[in-house]
Amino acid sequence: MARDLLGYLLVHETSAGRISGRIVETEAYLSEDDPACHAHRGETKRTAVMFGPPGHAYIYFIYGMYYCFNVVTEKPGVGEAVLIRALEPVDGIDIMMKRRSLAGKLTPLRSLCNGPAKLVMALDIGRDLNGVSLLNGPLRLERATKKISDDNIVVTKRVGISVAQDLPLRFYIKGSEFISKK
DNA sequence: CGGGAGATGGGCT
DNA sequence: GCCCATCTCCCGA
Repeated sequence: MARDLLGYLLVHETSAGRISGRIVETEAYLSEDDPACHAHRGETKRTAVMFGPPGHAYIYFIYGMYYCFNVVTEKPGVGEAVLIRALEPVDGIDIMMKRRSLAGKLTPLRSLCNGPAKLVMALDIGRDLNGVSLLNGPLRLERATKKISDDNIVVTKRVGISVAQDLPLRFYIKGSEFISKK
């Protein structure tokens, strides 16, 4: 699923207008043999959404001030999700600049959504959207291109974790300048 | 540009 | 108490 989500459009229809970006970087967090996954120690109040139906948003609070956005990928009872790490901005770029407090600054487009908390800020994704369906609501996934072929996907270790550091579970579109890091 | 310190609060041991 | 799927700012090159 982390591979399949590359190329999808993540869209948020807000009162300020449509904001969207093309998914260029993801990470998988697995239900088995993956101590870096929030679901690894079983279901809790925080991780309940991960154990719910697929196609829903799992949004968690991190480092005292940021949120990260995931797509739940497995059937109910299995805690698994894909972290969206970077987007290529498409619609509502002016809104994203305001949301990132970058309006009027000479910020390169590639730094607008090149990180999991940055894209959450840019798309105005709040804690209130934790658990919502991503199929038909104001926050949703849209198929924008044909599936990205494996030849055009780079696989690396995941970013910023202190356990299970060697698993090859980070994926990004080869050649994209919008990823969070090389 | 690249590296390092500091911010800041919920979750879990 | 300590950890944390991060970001911004500031420094030097």
